[in-house]
Amino acid sequence: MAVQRPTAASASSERPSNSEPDLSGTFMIATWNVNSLRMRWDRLTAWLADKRPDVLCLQEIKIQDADFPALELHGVGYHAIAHGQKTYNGVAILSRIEHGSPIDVQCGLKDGDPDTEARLIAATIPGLSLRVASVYVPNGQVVGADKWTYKLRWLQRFRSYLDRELRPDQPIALCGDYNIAPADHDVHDPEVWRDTVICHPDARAALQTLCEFGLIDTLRRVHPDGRIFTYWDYRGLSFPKNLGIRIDHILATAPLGERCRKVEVDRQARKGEKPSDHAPVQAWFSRIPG
DNA sequence: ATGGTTGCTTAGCAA
Repeated sequence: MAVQRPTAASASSERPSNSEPDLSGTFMIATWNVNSLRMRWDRLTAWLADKRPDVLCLQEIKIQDADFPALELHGVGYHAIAHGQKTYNGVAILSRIEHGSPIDVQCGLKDGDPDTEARLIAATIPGLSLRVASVYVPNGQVVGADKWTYKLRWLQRFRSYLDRELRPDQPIALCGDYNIAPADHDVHDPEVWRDTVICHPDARAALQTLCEFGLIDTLRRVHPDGRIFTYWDYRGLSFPKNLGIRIDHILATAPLGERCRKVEVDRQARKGEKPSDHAPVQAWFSRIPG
């Protein structure tokens, strides 16, 4: 019996688009909604050791600042800053120690409205000449609810924040859980998700307005036609059935986005015991001179 | 069949 061996033709049909890009001289930014830092601590540290991201943005850390394990993260090679609260929400930015201590740290939207929910932290990473934000956009629960109104309002406020605090001609990465699937091919079944808080035209328009600041959806740029997901509900075997949606995004201004070489979702991190319901998104960029 | 899972907090909410 002849053993079927992969040929050059069959190998290329597995990967039709192109060969692996050369990632030498790049740095990697990742974003991961961990759904509780405490519950995900062992997974997180294993992932950091394995992937060694230069920057990692976390969401839903669900931990107060006083309890945030900055020392422990420093022990595994990362500076870490957090904007947290008890029980809900909470965001953080980790950066490799070699890139220097994050500076110009900003928490919240800084627009005078009461900032009762910890959903935004931003900082500059000196060694990468880069500003980074970790973002957790409100889910909105159900269209028409108070939380839905709050989601749309929060997105408006975030756009104002960009206009006020950032410049599209500077290299910036806005990473996080946006709770919005930009297009129908970002959900497993558009009919199931139609007019939900994830896909509603008003939510998509708000994301579009954000991007009109001058932002590139890095994954969609690298994978124009993919059905690539970042979140699968814990219920109903959604992950093994791949009933997912793409709501976690690495958005980049042009000076950064044009340097993007590769983007992928680490589905491995969604497997096994006690995963987050989100998988990490990773993006590689050519180093920025200076 | 009007469910289902997880986390935080302990009965109900949020996702």
